[in-house]
Amino acid sequence: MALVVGSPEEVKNCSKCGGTRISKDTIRGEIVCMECGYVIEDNLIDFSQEWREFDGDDVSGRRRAGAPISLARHDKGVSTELGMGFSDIFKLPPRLRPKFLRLKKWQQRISTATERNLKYALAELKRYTSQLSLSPGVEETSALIYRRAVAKELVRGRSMESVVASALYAACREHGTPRTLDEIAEVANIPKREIGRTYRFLSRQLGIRILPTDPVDYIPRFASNLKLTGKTVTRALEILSKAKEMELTSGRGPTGVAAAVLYIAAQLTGEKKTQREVAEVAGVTEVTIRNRYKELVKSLKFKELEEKPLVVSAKA
DNA sequence: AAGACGAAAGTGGTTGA
DNA sequence: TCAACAACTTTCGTCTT
Repeated sequence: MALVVGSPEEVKNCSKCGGTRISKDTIRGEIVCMECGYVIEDNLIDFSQEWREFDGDDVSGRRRAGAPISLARHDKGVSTELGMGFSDIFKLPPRLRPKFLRLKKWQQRISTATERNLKYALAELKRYTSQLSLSPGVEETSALIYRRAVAKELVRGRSMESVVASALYAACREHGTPRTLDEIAEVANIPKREIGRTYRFLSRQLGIRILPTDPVDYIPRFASNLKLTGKTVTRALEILSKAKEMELTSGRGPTGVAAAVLYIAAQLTGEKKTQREVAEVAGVTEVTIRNRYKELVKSLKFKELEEKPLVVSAKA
């Protein structure tokens, strides 16, 4: 029950006990009765200003209204249309009519050409990001990349969707919250290889840095999908950093490494997961996990064996 | 019976001539 | 443009729990 309350004075009595000692908890957004503890309202929205007014200049300078500007909107959230319908233009002096009709026509031409595309592209982007539960920041970055691609006419010869998907893929990596090509291909309904190809093309043309993805970035998400505890995650990160020191991660697929490390960590903390389960969330096969697993255990054994009982199912 | 293991053959992508 | 190559996958039979 989201509630909008402008001022706390609106609530004067507890609706449960009728008490008058009412407290507003601005951190948690609740109004609470101090006598019986009843939460009268929650989910409050703070409408107060975060600045103070001292004179007229301050007021006009600081007050603002309207939605924030966003790259993820085709018109950045700010647009004006000349003479909606016909009525407005015909209210003008007849002398000006032809001029405004001409302007309106041009506005529509420009709109149909690029903006309609952009509008559609950004709607697709919105769908992808929400389906993958990605942050608005990632959406913004994707939108920026897509706009740059359009500006450089890189979309020509490629499907718009694949460019959007690639922009998203790049943005995710930039934000350190990578999604696999498989995941993006899934929601965009485009073959994975096409997204990969477009992504490489884009990153070359736009000069986007192409650092290989770090397995670390996948760990928290995979772990949460597997319902693993923080303890296991910590353990996994330790193992991973050791693996990195020993050059066991270079040239290997980052998802496979992340999967194997999680698998091992889960064994060590007793939160057993099957290879099948881990493989599932990481989007790799059990065979790959086994291969990484073998390499890791082989090289880390002596190092880790002295602190904790490492080698897991090798007790046979 | 389910999970783990590993061999062998196949796939898509990169690299270097 | 083509061949060689590494990483990864698919498939399948065997072993372990």
